[in-house]
Amino acid sequence: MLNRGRILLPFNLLLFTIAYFKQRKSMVVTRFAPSPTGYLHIGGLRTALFSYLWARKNGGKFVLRIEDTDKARNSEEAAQKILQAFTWLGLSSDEEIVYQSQRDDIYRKYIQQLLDENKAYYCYMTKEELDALREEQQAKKERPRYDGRYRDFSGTPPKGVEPVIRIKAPTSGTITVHDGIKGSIEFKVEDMLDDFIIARSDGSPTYNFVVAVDDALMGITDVIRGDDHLSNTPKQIVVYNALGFEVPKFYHVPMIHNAQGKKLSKRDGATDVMEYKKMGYLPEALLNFLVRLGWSHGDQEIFSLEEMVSLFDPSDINRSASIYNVEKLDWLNAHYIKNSSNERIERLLEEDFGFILSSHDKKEVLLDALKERAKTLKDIVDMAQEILNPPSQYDPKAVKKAFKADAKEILEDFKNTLAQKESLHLPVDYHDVMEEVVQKRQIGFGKIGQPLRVSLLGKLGGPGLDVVMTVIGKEETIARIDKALREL
RNA sequence: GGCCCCUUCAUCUAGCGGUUAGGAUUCCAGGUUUUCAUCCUGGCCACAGGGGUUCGAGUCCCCUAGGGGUCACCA
Repeated sequence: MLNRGRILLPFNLLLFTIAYFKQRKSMVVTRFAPSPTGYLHIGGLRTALFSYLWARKNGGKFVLRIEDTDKARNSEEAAQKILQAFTWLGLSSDEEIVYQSQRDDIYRKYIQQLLDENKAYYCYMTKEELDALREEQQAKKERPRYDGRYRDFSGTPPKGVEPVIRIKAPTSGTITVHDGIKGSIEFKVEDMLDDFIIARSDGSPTYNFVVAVDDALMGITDVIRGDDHLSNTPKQIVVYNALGFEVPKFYHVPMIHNAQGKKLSKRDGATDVMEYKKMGYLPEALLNFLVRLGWSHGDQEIFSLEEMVSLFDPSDINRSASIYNVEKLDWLNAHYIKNSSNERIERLLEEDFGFILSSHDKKEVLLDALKERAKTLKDIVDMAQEILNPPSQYDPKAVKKAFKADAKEILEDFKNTLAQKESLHLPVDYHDVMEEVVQKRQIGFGKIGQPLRVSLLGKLGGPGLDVVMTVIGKEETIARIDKALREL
């Protein structure tokens, strides 16, 4: 035994080491990097979901980074709102959330490094001069670009100008973005790049610089983001190269468009993810809806989170933009509501809508019936209220249709029959009463159903009357019939 | 305008040289239901246009058209 143990130990260690390096090599780290200028919107959530799924599928990590460097536009409140949305959807960061506003020292250090290595330089051109240059170039129909006048400047800098810092970008050739969705895209340096600013005159670093630095330092291997960033990518590659960082894989996912075919914006109704919670959508419905926008797996429409994780691959993402259309979301939401437990629905109704059902002894009957017919949780609340509260008014059209000549007589009969019954507990018990009256009078079910429906609910349509009566009980049923008999 | 990306039913999409171009949502019809909804069955509806390549093209190439994105000391 001892001998075997001694031989096995190094062998195990070897296996372990191999497994470790194998895992390291294929370790996938993705990120979602919102700027907290408002709420989390649908498009952002989708790229976040894609990133999350890809990391999970590979046993890697998904990290959140808050890009809050623009102090004027960012707010702590907005950051919190975004985090709340993630919590609601059950997506979480695998590591501590990174706030760019707290990483100033890091950016300064790398800017200094580029300065020291002569890969970046101070530029003393004023904003006014820059604007003038731009206008001049545009007048000549040239592409506006910095002319590189301070690139190799060694004279005395002009007085009173706080310089910006520019990076020395390549002046010729091409930069190729290897995109996992769109394929390889070549950008010609001459019509894409100039020595762009990496630090403003107040010393603060700019977006394309910090993104590259952060992604590199956070060990991001796969950048999945909206394709509106595609033309930023060459710039970021310049930064990666200058700093000697390894360039990650990029996946630029097409935008989500509105019905007009334009980029989705606040004006397009509900783009705030948390609005969907307020409207009564289930997180899994929203996630399922979004994962199928631009991505598919054969003919499958319904995906649990586990299935998404195991089936998702960013290379299966479509190359074209998709139009945002909520019809399918309603269908999915209805599906997930139907398949949710009553306990969960009850809890959500209370938490999200303040609608408390816990004390109602027939809540199971009610929820069973309403789950079948609701598109949203809000629907359930509305329908439940229509049942629980006596009708405040009777729909005239329904009255006209339902209250034909003998309606009152039939209702009276039904009421009296019902009054004599004991131990009515289930819908079937009430159904039997209706059946009895129908048999006795030799009439169709509609003859009694229609006027009864109007009496109980004030309108036509709605759940089965046996269910309604079970929920409100015998006394209330009789009371509502009496009221209808009096008023109609 | 320069650069880049995109283009299959109304919408989301399958398709990876040979299919009656499939599924889903919506819509319509029928069935189920006392009613409405659900559910079931069926139906309508698409390869942007034009050239090539090929025995054969939604699939490959080119052009045109249309749409979108991006061009800051914003992110």
